[in-house]
Amino acid sequence: MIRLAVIDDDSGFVTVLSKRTEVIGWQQRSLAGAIPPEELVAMKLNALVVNPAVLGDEGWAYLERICGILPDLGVIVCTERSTVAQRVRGLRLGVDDWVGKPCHPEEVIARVEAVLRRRRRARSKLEPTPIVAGDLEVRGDRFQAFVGGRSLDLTRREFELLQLLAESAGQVLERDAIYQRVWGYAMAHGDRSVDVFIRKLRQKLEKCSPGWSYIHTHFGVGYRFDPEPSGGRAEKDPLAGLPVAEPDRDDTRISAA
Amino acid sequence: MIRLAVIDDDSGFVTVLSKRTEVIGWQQRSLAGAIPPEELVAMKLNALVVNPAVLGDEGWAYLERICGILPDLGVIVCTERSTVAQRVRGLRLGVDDWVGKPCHPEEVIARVEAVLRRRRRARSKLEPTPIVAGDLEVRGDRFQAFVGGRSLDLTRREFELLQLLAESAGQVLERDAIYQRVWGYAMAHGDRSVDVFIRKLRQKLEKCSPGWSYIHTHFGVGYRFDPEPSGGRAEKDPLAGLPVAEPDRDDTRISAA
DNA sequence: TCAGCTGTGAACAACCTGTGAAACGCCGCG
DNA sequence: CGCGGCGTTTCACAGGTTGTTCACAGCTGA
Repeated sequence: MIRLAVIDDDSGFVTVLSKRTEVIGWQQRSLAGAIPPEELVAMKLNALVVNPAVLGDEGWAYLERICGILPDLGVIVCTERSTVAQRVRGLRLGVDDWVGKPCHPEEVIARVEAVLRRRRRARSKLEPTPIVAGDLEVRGDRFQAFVGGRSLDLTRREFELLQLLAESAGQVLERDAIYQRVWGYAMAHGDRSVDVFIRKLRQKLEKCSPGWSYIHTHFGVGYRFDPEPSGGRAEKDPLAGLPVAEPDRDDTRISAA
Repeated sequence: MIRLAVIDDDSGFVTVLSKRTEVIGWQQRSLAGAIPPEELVAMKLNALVVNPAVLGDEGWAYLERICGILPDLGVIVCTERSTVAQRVRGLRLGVDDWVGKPCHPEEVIARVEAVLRRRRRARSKLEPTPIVAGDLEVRGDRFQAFVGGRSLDLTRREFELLQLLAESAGQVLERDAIYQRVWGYAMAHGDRSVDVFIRKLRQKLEKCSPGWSYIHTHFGVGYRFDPEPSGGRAEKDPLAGLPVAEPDRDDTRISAA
């Protein structure tokens, strides 16, 4: 299933397109104009069809920002008239495809698919769906994580949180960003949900895979996923002891199944 | 550098395109018609621009086979007339983009780039270029600085301060400016917070990377980040001597053992 | 030499996180 | 319709970490 947003004021085009996308089971959202990038993030879109004419003068800057913030979002421009220079500029900015109007909805759909297919290929090469880290196996296809074949019995939110962390293994994620991407909207000040779910995850992880510590707290910042064999002792040893020749990039091992 | 092949009998288009690609440093190969897929594989192409008109009746089957064998190859169709149905079919088959002729070579190039962008962006996303200075490595994705792989164990504020300094290495930053950018609001008169954090940073830097002096005081002005091998004793502030017209950043490479 | 600036150490308040438990909303079931 | 089970959110508290402030000593430059 594909989540698509359309920014255009051409109501005929939008409705015809949405009829078609509905038939093939896509989720489509229609927007009147530019909306804050954070909201776009929250919508968890796969692709965006946009008519730059409705974006106003700042259209290009806006699109550039979007493409920068959401490198995984497929962006298809669909507009009336355009010059070669405009098209070239747009494509260089980060737009994935450019269709001229009038255009057939079916072609737009095919182009969206082509753009997303390309992206999936690129991603699937880097992240073959099951992520393996430490004793853990996070399987997006089952909405579950496993240790030695046994399910951790995660709820939906727990799983999404773990998946997000595991995908960005090694880097510190701030609470706001986590909340934004898992819950889908901005975190209210003082919300402790993330912390609570981190605890639940840690409990289940500890229960099914003792001997490993997966989620590390970064005080005042957020959390970092990094499987470490917490071999019982000598865990918090910043520098007193040994050089701990951390092999540079500690690669969360990703195994192609 | 991009390796591109063009299958078209429109010699004018091909030569104009090849002139342009040559300028920007791409390797272009022109083919008269369909060639065995194995040969295409051997050419290690990044992208293929093809006019299906020269492929004959088996054109679609050929393209489908190509797309199947070489999922990493970007395929751009460039043809005279086409119907919506043809374009949709082509895009569904695995073609990445479709341009109508006549078309400007610059647009073709921009579209090839757009098609190939995903892969390399996904790759570059994994290496968000940490700042390297002296023995030090400042990694924004971890909110930490490292020396030889060992963390300095910086707090959030310490890290943000160090990051700011390291980003603007070489130039003197005034306290007001530092406070403004790290704390986010104007510094109250007489606030010593910056000084205190500079001290904390110097302590941790000295502990983890002796032999280097990173942060220099400019009396009455502010601080300047500039890694210098403080060769043991003689460090009576060499700035009396010369403005240190350092050519660039001499990045002592950090190699994790 | 002096006034002003900076380094230093320590004390304190503010803030952050871990944790347990209660409250809430949503379903399916009797 | 009420009832329990489940998952999520909120709350309050404890303990630890961090940020801020202060006083004093040392240093700088005129």
